[in-house]
Amino acid sequence: MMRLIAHLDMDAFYASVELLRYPELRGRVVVIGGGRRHQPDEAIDPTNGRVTRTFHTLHGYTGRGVITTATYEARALGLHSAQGMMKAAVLAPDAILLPVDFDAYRNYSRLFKAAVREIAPTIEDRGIDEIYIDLTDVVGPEPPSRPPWAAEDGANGVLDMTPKIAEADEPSRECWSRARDLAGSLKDAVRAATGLTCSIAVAPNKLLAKIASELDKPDGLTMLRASDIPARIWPLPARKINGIGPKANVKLDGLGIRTIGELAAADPAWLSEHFGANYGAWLHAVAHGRDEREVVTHSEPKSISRELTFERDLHAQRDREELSRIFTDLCTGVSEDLQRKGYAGRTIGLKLRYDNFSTVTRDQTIAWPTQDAYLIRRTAGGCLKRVALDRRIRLLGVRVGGLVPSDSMVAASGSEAREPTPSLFD
DNA sequence: TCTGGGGTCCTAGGACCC
DNA sequence: TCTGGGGTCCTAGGACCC
Repeated sequence: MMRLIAHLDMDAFYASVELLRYPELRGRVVVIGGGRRHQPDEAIDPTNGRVTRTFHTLHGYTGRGVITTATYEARALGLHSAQGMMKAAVLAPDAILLPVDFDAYRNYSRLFKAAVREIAPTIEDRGIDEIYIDLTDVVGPEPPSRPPWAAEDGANGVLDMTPKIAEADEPSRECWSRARDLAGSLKDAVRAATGLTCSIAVAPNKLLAKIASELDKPDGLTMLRASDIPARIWPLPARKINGIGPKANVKLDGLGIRTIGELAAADPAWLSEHFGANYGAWLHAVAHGRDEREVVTHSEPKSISRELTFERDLHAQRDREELSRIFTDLCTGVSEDLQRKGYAGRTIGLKLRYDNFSTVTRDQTIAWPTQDAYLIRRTAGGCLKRVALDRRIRLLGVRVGGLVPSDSMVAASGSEAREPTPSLFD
């Protein structure tokens, strides 16, 4: 069944929201990230009553923050998301640094999604700044189709009976043109609702739409047919495929495969030998642009977690009190998140990252789902007793999985006596 | 100059049950 | 009293995504 799937991606989302707030920064090198300490200083000029803002720059930044989003001007200097800000400060010390304001971004996220939903209701959330949209039903049915072989009889009147599979698989010119107009309307609606630009691609499936939405960024509109795959998709690096990450990319590179086209040409059996049957078959399929995944309009969370990277690595004994306080705060935070969102879970997990960046996890499943901070703390505390504490620690995390809606929960807690908070890290 | 925080999914072994 | 074979749950780690 032929589908028309769009991928919509907001352009440099967090940074663009900040530029709405601070229009004077438009055109400047700006990065978003780090802690809360980089709020611009505001002063009122007594002579004219105007607000002057002084922004922090990356110059002299110390800490473990990473860039969440960089403006396009910043990207041109080599700054990018997930980059450590210490490193970014070396590349661009004069870059303006703004703190992350998730509440504001969530707000704009709701606005753009609502605007899209007005036009095309079948949307799949892929985080705060992107969505998939199934346009198939919005674009409407194909015009009454002629049998593909009856399209053009030869001048001599001989009927060509060769089935034209490839063409029959493609949308008609009418549908394609309606889909393009629709994508344009979606961009207009998003801009009207938020003042922000986005990039959209329309393609036969999610995989191709996702790749294609990057082709014309920012403020792009890309239409991609299956027949465009060899010319427009195959020359791209394999890493552009959603699901080929850094590790798989290095491995592919070592095997001499750099582009999606080279991946498409690889023998599927050979791919399976190197990557396992599942991933190998998947690599082969996606390189040929095949993807049957539906646009999923509703999903339930599987886990809720909180974690914190410390400003400095902490020692299990010497920093026991601080660790214990952070640990309790994380458990309290997870508990509050569970209650606010209406979930409880049975599997309590602990995550610990050592100073050498190696990470361990421990989890324990309890008899009944909980959202209780104390029970989470006690269970995660038990997990902590099962990990080595002979190295400094840089990150601590707490997770609750196996979620069920809390209104479906049998009330089980409350009768338990509250012991004093167990002593940990000793 | 070491690398955030929130998630999902997959793999693989062992327990346990039928 | 030589060990089959599913199915499901639990646990740990890791890749990947936004």
